[in-house]
Amino acid sequence: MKKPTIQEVANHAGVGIGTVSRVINNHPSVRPMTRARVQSAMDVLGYVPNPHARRIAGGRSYTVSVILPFFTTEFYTRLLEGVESVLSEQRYDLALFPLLSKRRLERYLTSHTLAYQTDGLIISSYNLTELFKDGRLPSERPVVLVDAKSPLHDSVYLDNRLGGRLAAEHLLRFSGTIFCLQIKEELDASFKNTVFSERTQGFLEAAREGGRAVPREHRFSTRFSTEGGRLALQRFTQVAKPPFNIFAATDMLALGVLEEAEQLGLRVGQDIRVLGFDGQPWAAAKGLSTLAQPIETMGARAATMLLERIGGFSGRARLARFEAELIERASTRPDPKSAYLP
Amino acid sequence: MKKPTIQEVANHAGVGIGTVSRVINNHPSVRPMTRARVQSAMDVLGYVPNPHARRIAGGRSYTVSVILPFFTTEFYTRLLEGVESVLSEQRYDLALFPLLSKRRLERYLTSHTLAYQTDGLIISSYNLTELFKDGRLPSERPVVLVDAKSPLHDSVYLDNRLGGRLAAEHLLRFSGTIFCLQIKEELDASFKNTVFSERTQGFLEAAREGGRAVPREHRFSTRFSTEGGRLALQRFTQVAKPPFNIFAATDMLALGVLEEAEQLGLRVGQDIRVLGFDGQPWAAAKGLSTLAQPIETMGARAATMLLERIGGFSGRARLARFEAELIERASTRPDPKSAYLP
DNA sequence: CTGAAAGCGCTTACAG
DNA sequence: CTGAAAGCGCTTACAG
Repeated sequence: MKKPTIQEVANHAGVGIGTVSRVINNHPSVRPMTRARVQSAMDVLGYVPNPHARRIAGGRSYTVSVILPFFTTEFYTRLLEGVESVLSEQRYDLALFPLLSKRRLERYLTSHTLAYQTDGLIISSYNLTELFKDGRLPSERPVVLVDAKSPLHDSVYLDNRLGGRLAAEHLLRFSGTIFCLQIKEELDASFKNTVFSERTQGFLEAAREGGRAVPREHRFSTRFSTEGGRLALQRFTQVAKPPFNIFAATDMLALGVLEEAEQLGLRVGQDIRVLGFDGQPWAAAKGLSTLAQPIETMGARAATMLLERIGGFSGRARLARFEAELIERASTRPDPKSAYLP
Repeated sequence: MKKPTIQEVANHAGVGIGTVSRVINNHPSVRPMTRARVQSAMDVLGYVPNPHARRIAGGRSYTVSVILPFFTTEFYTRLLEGVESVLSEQRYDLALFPLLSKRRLERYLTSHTLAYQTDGLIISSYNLTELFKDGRLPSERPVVLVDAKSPLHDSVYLDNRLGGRLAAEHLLRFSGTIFCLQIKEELDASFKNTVFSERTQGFLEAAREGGRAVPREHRFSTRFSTEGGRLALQRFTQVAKPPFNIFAATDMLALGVLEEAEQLGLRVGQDIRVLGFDGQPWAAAKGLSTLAQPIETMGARAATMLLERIGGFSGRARLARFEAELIERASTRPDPKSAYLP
């Protein structure tokens, strides 16, 4: 009934507890035979190391905090997937802190229990410059930012502006009207996420440069939701005639456009072309073209950088920049019969 | 630089470490004077107990897991607020596990580190009967369900059907057409959340009984989003003339209705009446009438029940039922000049 | 490569 | 009411 301890494993394997510890932690200097004996003892007893004991003996928490908006997007799920993949490899745990307000963030950071519990932080989608006057976290622990940049902390981010430009480059090859579907800015600057506006800025910029500037009435702003995409397409059909070429700042909006297109009887790929952003897993099944972000990779990179800091690395702040990649699918397949500029 | 330990506090206060421990844990048998001395020593040194040491010495994690959907609603924020309020009082921590898939739930529950790390679970919005064949969690730890019921586990829930009936009772007093705005069911049954459909069922039921059955074309289903409410009102204006009396299964949808009403120039309270559900904090500022859930209280109750179980209580599964309360605001204020049935 | 031992910072009976 | 001591289950030098 009671959980077996390292001592029992040691007895069972006929070794000292130090050796068992080495096996658990993959220490190189253990003879293969000894390792095997210990391993089998652990299996037989169903031994699982007690993380709390490890934490006080080791003098650290072996835990990393991840602070992110409490916001439904697959972005965060995938990011965590990436983070966890490298963390678990290093026997590190992850403590999640979804945020809803700045007040709550401050509570997290000053909370003493928390201060004790984690060795470092990954902060996603928050701009520290806006959150704290000096752009520095009130904490001595190492920090890595994701989807945000800071001269003081390691940062992992996607070049969203470039992504937007790539989107324009792709859509501009089609004839018809160009539309831009963007995410409405939040009012609270502390929580303003600029990734979406960077995408649309890049897009609008490149469209203009390409001689197909997008007028105000061909833009639509909405909150993050599928229904926002539906509303947008309704509006677009009121101000122009097909073919429509729509860039959506995120796949979710693009999905709404596709849904509404079906509702309205518009033929995707001919009457209407839709290009999303994010490269969500479900986009493939929907035939949605999209600018894919390597989200899992970005998460893994963030975790790696943080672990390096925790391990003692103290070089200056590093910037890890990633690029979105265009994935062409049915929603923007060139129509052989229509004008297509290669 | 280094964090002070209980030993240093004891030295500073001129007492034994046992006494310091008693003070930290609010043990009654400490003389007030001693307690004060220890307290001031802790303050001076900036002492914060090391939770990991406590965990191995105490033989438990002093942590509770909360498993919930990774879904943006203030419901969960408020629920956690309630949970945390009682947890922190008992010096318990909270570990958050937002779920996106069943696979992930299983990983959580079988993960050995997790098994070690928490003393009990609060599971919100998941029906265990659907998740596990025998309706029982594959775990020996105590479990409390929120927004779900089970004959095997303590459950905390709101009577949503009753709430829907109260909504109908309120709206039926107005003349005009009755509409029902509901949340689309998810396809994956494991993650089906029935709270919204219970609300609309109660509503439709009571409307029918009141002689004002709501036909299909006066209902609208959408995903959870403000824009869904906008789409709905657009639809409603196509099939009927004001005054509209709209029940929205959740405040967020009601907000979209209000936004679109303004867009369309409909006068709230006269041309259109809107009644939400949830009682979100921002509803007051919007003048939105709503059926308020005592969410924080429900969270606190769940935490209390769980702590009782962790403390050894082993009576049979308990059911804590809550009721929604109608809050009348401008969005359904009776118009003195129009027909109002009291 | 491996074992015995010290130590991590607490809680908890056990005496007094 | 309070102190000294054992013990929680690990990690980590330190010898060998």
